[in-house]
Amino acid sequence: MKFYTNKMLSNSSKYALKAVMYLALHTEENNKMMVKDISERINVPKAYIAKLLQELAKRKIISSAKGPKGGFYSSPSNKNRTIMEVIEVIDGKKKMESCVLGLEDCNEQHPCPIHSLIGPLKSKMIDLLDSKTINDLAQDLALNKVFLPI
Amino acid sequence: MKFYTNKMLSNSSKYALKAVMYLALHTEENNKMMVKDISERINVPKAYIAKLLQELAKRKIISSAKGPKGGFYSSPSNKNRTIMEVIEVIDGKKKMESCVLGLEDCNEQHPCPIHSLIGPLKSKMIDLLDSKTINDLAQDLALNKVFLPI
DNA sequence: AAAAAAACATGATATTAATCATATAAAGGA
DNA sequence: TCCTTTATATGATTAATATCATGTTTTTTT
Repeated sequence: MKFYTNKMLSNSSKYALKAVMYLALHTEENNKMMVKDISERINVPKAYIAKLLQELAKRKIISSAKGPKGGFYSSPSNKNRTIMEVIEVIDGKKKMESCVLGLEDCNEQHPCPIHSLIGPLKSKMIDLLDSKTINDLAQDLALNKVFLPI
Repeated sequence: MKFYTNKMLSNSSKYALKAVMYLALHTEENNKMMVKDISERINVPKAYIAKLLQELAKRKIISSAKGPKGGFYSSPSNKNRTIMEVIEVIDGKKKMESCVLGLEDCNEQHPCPIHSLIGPLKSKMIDLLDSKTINDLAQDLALNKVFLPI
């Protein structure tokens, strides 16, 4: 058995986050980018990222325009969506919320051992992802505080 | 799309942890338990948990004995293994360690936005899982500080 | 209008993880 | 020693996720 990737997020939501970040940094309403180019820049297969971009656009995490000169872009209001919203659009809600052991009857008042151990940290993670907007991270990137090593 | 379980751990390692905890609480060398009974108690399909128990026994996370009066049990030295070791036996190493976005070139010195955001909390989680032994959690269970709502 | 360029919608295939099944080997009791 | 009991080894099947492919619709340009 060999696993080398962290599974807190699905591949799909990882790709989605990369694309969303990339668009937030490099596009705007009069500077759109086509699937083909996005795919190359963020290094994700075209057909795969296309599907995700469509879903993200439908849910207003990014914007899109059809036809010549069309493409995807990130509007100011798009950038106000949170990181958790990006994840939820792709992976669905509750994914990160349930008990780490998947136990139905585990909760704060009646916690399983693992819950008691890492529950508080998990809550903090969720709070962070809930409070940070795409724009927040884009700013960090613009200031070279972090990088997008695609 | 619908996902209701937290995927930080695979189903397999969740089941393994349940079994390990159960055995730590309810068995010892002269009080073994058969697959069939373990399966019923922790509510995991027999054939599935059997395979996991075999792997755990091979890697000395639990103990086993064949033949009549045989079964699985948890010895004192088994109980000194850490929670992370249980996870690693089943899910493989590094699973929890890599970048949340799965980016090759992301690290402490050159972090991606998400890494920078939740990396410290993830490190704390890993430290906890590394430092807690099966015995530690079994004690918490014995003292009714936590529960095993199987 | 008509043609071309793009996203949109839908579904097919491939890969991986989860689940199940069974034949083999070891241990203990008659 | 032989039969029963139990874990062990191995592999088959099913389900979920990831990946790819293609026809349809909308928009712009000529």
